[in-house]
Formats: sequence, structure tokens, C-alpha cells
Amino acid sequence: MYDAVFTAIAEGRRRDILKLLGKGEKSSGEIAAHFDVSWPAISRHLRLLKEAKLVDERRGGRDGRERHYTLNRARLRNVLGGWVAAFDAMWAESLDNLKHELESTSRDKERSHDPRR
Amino acid sequence: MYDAVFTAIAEGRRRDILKLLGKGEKSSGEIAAHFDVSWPAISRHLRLLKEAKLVDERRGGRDGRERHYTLNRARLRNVLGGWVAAFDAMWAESLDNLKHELESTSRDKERSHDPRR
DNA sequence: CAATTACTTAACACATTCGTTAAGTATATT
DNA sequence: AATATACTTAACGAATGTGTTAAGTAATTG
Repeated sequence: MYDAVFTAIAEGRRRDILKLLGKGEKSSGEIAAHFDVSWPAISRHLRLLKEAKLVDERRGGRDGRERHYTLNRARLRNVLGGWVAAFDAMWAESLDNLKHELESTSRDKERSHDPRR
Repeated sequence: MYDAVFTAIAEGRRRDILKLLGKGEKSSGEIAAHFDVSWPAISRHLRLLKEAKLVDERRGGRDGRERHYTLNRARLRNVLGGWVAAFDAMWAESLDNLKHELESTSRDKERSHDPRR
């Protein structure tokens, strides 16, 4: 599930597209015009980003022929922020375990001066 | 530069390795034992993670033959956190631009009731 | 309804990547 | 010096991913 997000942001051009969308909504054509690769290439990047739910798509323009993309900031923050935060949670837990271990070791010492025999 | 980090975390197995290291320092062999792929495969993942500076390596063990890896939490937070935060900065800037635009538009309205003619 | 606009999907080439096994390297140990 | 331990690097195959051009498709316009 999160996998799609990590795959999506792994590629530089897709990160560039996200960056561009950071400045505001853009159509598929506008995005393609910003880069020196073909429109189909951009279209596929957009599909991936859409599947990862990093961008939202809606019909737009004066007639409904354009596809407008917007950055999904919440998704970006939730997935990446959440993932990074999980490490700090683990860290806290590890520290906690270590603390308990040290405490029980010192309790052992109180009961006997050489518990290993 | 940041590129290596995004590439490194793109792969599920490497994210699993980072997660494992989140619980504390581990040797190359210990890490390999945790997964059902060969040691060489793990070794290459570790090299990528090291190149991305997401993990640090040092000699360890009773003799100096083991290679111990630790997670570099700061790097993770700085790169990903920084990248995500940049979007919010852009967002703030875009909002600000929009505000200025609206303000100048309303100033135009004050000067003339139909500026488009 | 034929043409136009704004895209997307398909087909294919080339590059990169992950895994495997076999071979190499570095640091003790005997 | 030979052997063992703990890895890493090399070589290679199968899968995946990015780009290109050509061929759709969906909605609007004349």
C-alpha cells in the first residue's frame, strides 16, 4: 500500500513533477511542456503518482478536455512523516527495553553477588 | 545527493533492513539471517544504504571480523523531513502570491468598475 | 458526423535492478 | 604459513522501468 508511494518518489522526474504541482494545479499538457521528455512519458508518471494517491486528478479547462492534477500534501506528510516517525517510536521502545533490562540486572545483583554460578 | 536516499528507501527489503536496524545495531550476518535471501543480496543492499548514508558501518565483534551497521536516524529525518517540509513552504508561498494577486485585483476594482475594457 | 483538442495506451528498445552461485578479500587463529 | 571466519565482489539471468513513436479514446466544435 505504502509501497506505491516509495516507488513513486524514487524517481527524480516524478519528484520534479510533485515539486511543480507544489506551486499549484496544472494540466497534463502544462506539466509535459515543463520537461524535455515526451507527453506520453509524463502521462505515465502521472498515472503512477495518481495510483500512489500523491496527486488527485479532475477534469478541467474551459471545456472538460483537460486533466488537472493537484498535489495531495496530506498523503505525502502522512505516509513519509508516519514512516519516519515509526523509527523514533522504535527507538524509544528500544531504550525502554534496555532500561528494564538494566533494572532487572541490578535487582539480580542485589539478590546475589554472582548470579552466573 | 538526496537521490541516493530516495532510491535506497524505494525498495521494500531495504526498508525492512532499516526497520530491523531501528531496533539496534546488527552485524551483516545477523541481518542476512533475518531474511530469506542470500547473504550477498543483503550485502549489496547494505552497500546502497551505506552510500545513501542511511546506515553507518563499523568493525565489531569479539575479533574485528564483523561489520556492524547502525541506522542513521538524523539522515532519515533530515532528508525526508526536509523534502516534505519544502512542499509546505511552497504552499505558503503560493498562498502568499495568491493573496497579493487578489489584493492588486481589488485595488484595480477600486480605480475602475470594469478593468477589462 | 467529421474534425479537433487533450490526452492515454500500446509496442518496443535499452538500461537498471534484484536475486543466485562462485570466486575473492581481509582479519584472526592454529 | 595454512585454515577458518565473516563478509564483499563478480558474473549472469529474469524481471521491471523509462523513454520513444504510433495508435487509440473521450469530449467539444463546426
